[in-house]
Amino acid sequence: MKNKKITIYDVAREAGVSLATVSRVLNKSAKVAPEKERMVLDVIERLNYRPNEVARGLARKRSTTVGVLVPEIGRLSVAEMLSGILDTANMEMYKYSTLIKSYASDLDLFKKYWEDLLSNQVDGILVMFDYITDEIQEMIENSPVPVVVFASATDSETLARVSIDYEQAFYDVTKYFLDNGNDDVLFCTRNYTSALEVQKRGYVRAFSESGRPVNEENILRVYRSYEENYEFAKEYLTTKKPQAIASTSDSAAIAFMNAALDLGIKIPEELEIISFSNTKTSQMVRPGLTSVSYPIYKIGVFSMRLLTKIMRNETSDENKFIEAHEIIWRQSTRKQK
Amino acid sequence: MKNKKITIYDVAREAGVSLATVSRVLNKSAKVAPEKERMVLDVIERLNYRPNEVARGLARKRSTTVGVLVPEIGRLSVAEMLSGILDTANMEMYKYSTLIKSYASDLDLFKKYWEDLLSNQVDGILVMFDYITDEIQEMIENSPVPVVVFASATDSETLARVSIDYEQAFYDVTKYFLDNGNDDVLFCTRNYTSALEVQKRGYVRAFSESGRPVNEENILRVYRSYEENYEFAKEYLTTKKPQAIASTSDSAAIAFMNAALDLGIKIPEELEIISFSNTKTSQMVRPGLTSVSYPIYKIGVFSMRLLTKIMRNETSDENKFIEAHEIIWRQSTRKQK
DNA sequence: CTGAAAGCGCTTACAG
DNA sequence: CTGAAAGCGCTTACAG
Repeated sequence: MKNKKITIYDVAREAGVSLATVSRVLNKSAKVAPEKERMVLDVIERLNYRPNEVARGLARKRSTTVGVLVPEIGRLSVAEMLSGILDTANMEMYKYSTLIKSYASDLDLFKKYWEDLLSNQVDGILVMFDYITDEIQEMIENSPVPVVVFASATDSETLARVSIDYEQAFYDVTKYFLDNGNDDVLFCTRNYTSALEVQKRGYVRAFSESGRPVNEENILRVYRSYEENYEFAKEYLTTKKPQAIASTSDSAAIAFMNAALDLGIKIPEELEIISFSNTKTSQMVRPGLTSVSYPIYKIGVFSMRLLTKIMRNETSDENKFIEAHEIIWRQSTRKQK
Repeated sequence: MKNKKITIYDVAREAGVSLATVSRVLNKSAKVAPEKERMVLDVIERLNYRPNEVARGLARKRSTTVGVLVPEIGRLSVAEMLSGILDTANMEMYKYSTLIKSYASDLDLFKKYWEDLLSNQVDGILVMFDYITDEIQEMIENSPVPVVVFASATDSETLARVSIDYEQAFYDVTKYFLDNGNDDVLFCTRNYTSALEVQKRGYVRAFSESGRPVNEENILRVYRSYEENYEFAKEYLTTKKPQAIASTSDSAAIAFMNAALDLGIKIPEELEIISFSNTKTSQMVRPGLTSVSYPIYKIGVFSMRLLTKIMRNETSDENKFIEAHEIIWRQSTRKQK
C-alpha cells in the first residue's frame, strides 16, 4: 500500500490551467483548446490521476451506482441473473457500479437494505422478490429513484418489471399432466408464502378447466436441502402413489425422482416429474429431468436495460417485459422432446 | 417516485440546533445534551431524514464500501462465497456496502474494474483470481487500500489471503488413485492457464512419490458446457481406457461418468472418478460423485473478516488462512465413506 | 474557450 | 456541551 492521493487540484496546477478546465476535459462537457487538452491529458497520465467518484457523485447529484436486492445470492438462478445484470451495467454505454444486497428472503432485512441503498444515493434499484406484496409495492412506488422489479411474481400492472408469466407456466405443466391422464398431481413448492398464490392460480386453473377438483393435500411444502427432501420423499412415496409431480424446486424434484427409483417406482411410466427451473443439474441427472426453461441471464440483461432507460428518462412506451418460458422435455416425462 | 431530498440542514433548523450537533447525534461522536439529542432524534424521525452516505464518505474520507472482484459471478461456488462475504459485510459490527464486479476471467477487464473500484473510493478490496500472476500481485502490493485474496492459487507468502491448499488437495486425490492400483489417472481441468501449475504440482508430486512417470497426455483440457464434455468423453472413452479421473470441474466429471455408463463401463469397478468441487449436484447424480469438499461459504466469511481487520489496522498476527479440505466419498469411487 | 466562485451534504478540529 | 467555519474533491452556472 502506497500512493499519495492526487486530486484534480494537482492536475490543474501541474498543467497550468484551472480546475474547471480539467473537469471539462475529464467530462468532455465543453470545448477546450486542443493544446490545453493535450497538456491536461498528459499530466493526468503522468500523475496517474484517478477522479474521485464519490466527490463527483456529490457534486453532480448522481452516483452512477445502482442497487440490486436479491433474496439469496447463493441460488444458482439468482447468480445467473446477476451475471446478466452486471454484464449490462458495465457495458460502455451504461457503466453503472452495482451495490448488491442479499436479504435472505427476510422482509426486515429487505427494508433495511432498501434504506441503505437510498442512503448510498443509488440512481436506481433492481428488486427481486418472490412475491411483491402491497407493502413492498408501496415502498417501490414511493421510491425517490426508479425501480425495476425482476423475476418476481406480482399482480401489479403498473410496476416496471421483467419476468416470466408464472401463472401460465404452472398452468402449462399442470395441463400437460391432466391431459395425459394424471389426476393426482402433486405440487411441490419451497416457499409457502403468498408467492404461492400466483403460481397456484395456474395449477388451479388447469384443474378447473379440466373439470376436476383440486385436492389441497396435494400442495406440498418441501425442504431446502436435498437430503431432507429425499428422506421426506421416500416416506411419502411409501404410502402415497401420486401420478405426477410439478416442483418449483430442482432439488425436491430430484429427491422425489431418486426416492421413487429407490423404491422401484418406474419413471416416467408410473410417475412423471417436471421441475420449474432448468438448471444445469436437470440435464446431468439420469433420467434427465423435464424442466421449465426461461431465459435467466436475459432477464438480468433486460431488467438492467429497462432501469437504465427509466433513469435516463427515455420515455419507454413499454415498461413491462414478460419473457417466454418453454418446457424442455427429458426422460422424467412420457413425452420426451 | 416522490420525496423531496431532505438534508442535515433541514434537521438542524427544525430542531433548533447547529449542523454540528445533528452530526454528533448521528454519529454518536461526542456528548450531546439529552434534551437536544431527543429533539434531533424526533425531527429525524418525523422528517424521515436519511443521511447522504456519499457526502459522508467525502467528508470523512472513508466510503464504508468494499469492492469484490470475482472471475464469474454465475459460478455456483463463487455465488456461495459471495453469500458469505455479503452476510459478513452486513453484520452489525461491519456494515460495509459491497461493490461487486465480475470480470469474466478477462485480465483487461480485471484491470479496468480494479481502477473503477479505486475511483469509487472503496476502503478495501476482495480479490478472487484463479491464479495470482506476478502482474496481479504487483497491482495488489501497490494498492492504496488493503486487499485480501480469496480462493485463489498463489505462491506468494506475503499476500493476505484465505483459501485452501490446492496443491495438497490434488495430491491427496491423485495419491488415493495411485495407492489403489490405478496408473492411468486422467487429470481434467477447465482452465489451462498457470492456475494449472499449482494444482498440477500436487498431481505430479503424488506420481513422483509413487515412483511412476507422469504421462502428459493424461492432462486434459475440458469444455465449459456439459454437453460438449459429454460428447468429448464419449469419444475419448471409446478409444482410451483410463482407470481413474480427477476433474476440477463437476460438469466434466459427470459428463465422463454418464458417458462411461452409456458405454457400459462400470463405475467404480472399471473407472473411478473424483471431482474437485462438492456442489449440490455431486450428491444428486447417481452414482453419487466423490468430491473434494471445502468450506466455500466460510471462505467468504473469513476473507471479509480478515479484510475488515486490516482496514481497521487491527494488527492481525495472522494474515493467511488455509482452510482444510476433505474428500466426501460417494459411489463413484471404490472407497465409499 | 476559460477562470473564479458557489455549491453538493456532510465531518471535524477549533474556540468557547 | 455547542456553534461557526473550513474542508472533503469534484461540477456547473456565470461572466468574460
